[in-house]
Amino acid sequence: MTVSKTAAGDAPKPSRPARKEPAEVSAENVPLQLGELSELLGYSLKRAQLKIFEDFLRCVAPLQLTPAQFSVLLLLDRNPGRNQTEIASTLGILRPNFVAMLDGLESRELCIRIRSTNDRRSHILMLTDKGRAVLARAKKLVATKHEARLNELLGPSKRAALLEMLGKIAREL
Amino acid sequence: MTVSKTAAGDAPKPSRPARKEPAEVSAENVPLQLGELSELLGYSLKRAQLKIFEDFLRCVAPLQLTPAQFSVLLLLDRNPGRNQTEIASTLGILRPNFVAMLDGLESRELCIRIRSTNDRRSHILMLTDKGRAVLARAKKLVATKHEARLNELLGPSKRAALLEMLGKIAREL
DNA sequence: CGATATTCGGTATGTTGCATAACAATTATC
DNA sequence: GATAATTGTTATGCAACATACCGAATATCG
Repeated sequence: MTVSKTAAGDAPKPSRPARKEPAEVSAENVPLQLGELSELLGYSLKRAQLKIFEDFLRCVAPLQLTPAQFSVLLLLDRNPGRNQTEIASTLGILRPNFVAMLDGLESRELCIRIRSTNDRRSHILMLTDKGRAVLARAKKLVATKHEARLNELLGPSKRAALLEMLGKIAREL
Repeated sequence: MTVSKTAAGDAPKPSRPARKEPAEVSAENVPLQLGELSELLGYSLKRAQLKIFEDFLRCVAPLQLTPAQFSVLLLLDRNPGRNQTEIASTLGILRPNFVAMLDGLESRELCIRIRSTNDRRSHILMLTDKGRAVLARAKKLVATKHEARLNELLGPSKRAALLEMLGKIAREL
């Protein structure tokens, strides 16, 4: 059987003149053939990435954090005393685009910019207490909801294998 | 050992007045710690996806095709006689955004819109001969350059496993 | 030392991808 | 035949991403 949606109420098609196409019965619900598309790594990669970001946003919604913001908080926590250029470049964010992002985080009092005394051009970035608290809660949500779901979907060993391959691609391609 | 980059030429730091920080020797080239970031699937996924799209664009540059355009051509080839809504929705493209995309492809004479006779609202999409030729050349470039590189990086079996996991995430998450 | 080049954060700006509302034409529904 | 739904389209807004440029501060080198 092909038709599964459109539910009950099937038109029984008792006696029809069939003006043009007899296959018109189920409204041509034939799904498209992906063809070579399902063999394209980039295609699956993009679609999977969108799904995962979507799920991330859902799981961490109570804290109003995007994946990018979460990654910044994580990096600030692990690397205190760094400036904007260092944080941005490690995340692949261009400095100009990082400004507005920091403005957002700083206006929510999750982090602060401190003018460095060694080099008065640069701003040292620091998590605030509130930032650390939000990060802790976010970590918990990500672990128990987001990553847990992926673990359940793939299994721990496959998930690890996936992570390793993605890292390899990101690093060595 | 932690430090592995920065290679040879280690400054032995013999006798330095060390005006401020003795660690200033190698210009503080200490790379940032990714921390939990490297365990975040979404993070690696995004970065890998960017790299792969980048490589795709490079490999198929002579034909001036983006991944999205390539996927449209592939889909049109496999599914002749479909309209814009069907093609767009299978690719996860919203109809309004699909218009400009088709304008681009049609202006390059890679495909054409044909007013359907059954339903004069919809446009049937068809590849032109030029479109089929470009698609054939693109397929070859993708196979011999892009996917070949990934095969060489991951190995065929791991590549297949990766593709399967990504598909599962895209479908079931 | 001082002139030049470089780096830092920041602004301005443009492009692209992605999402929603609305519309005319056409078709389906009742 | 009146109403609702669908198709392609336009307009529009937002977010991500990229480049050029600026002033301030620092580094480099003659």
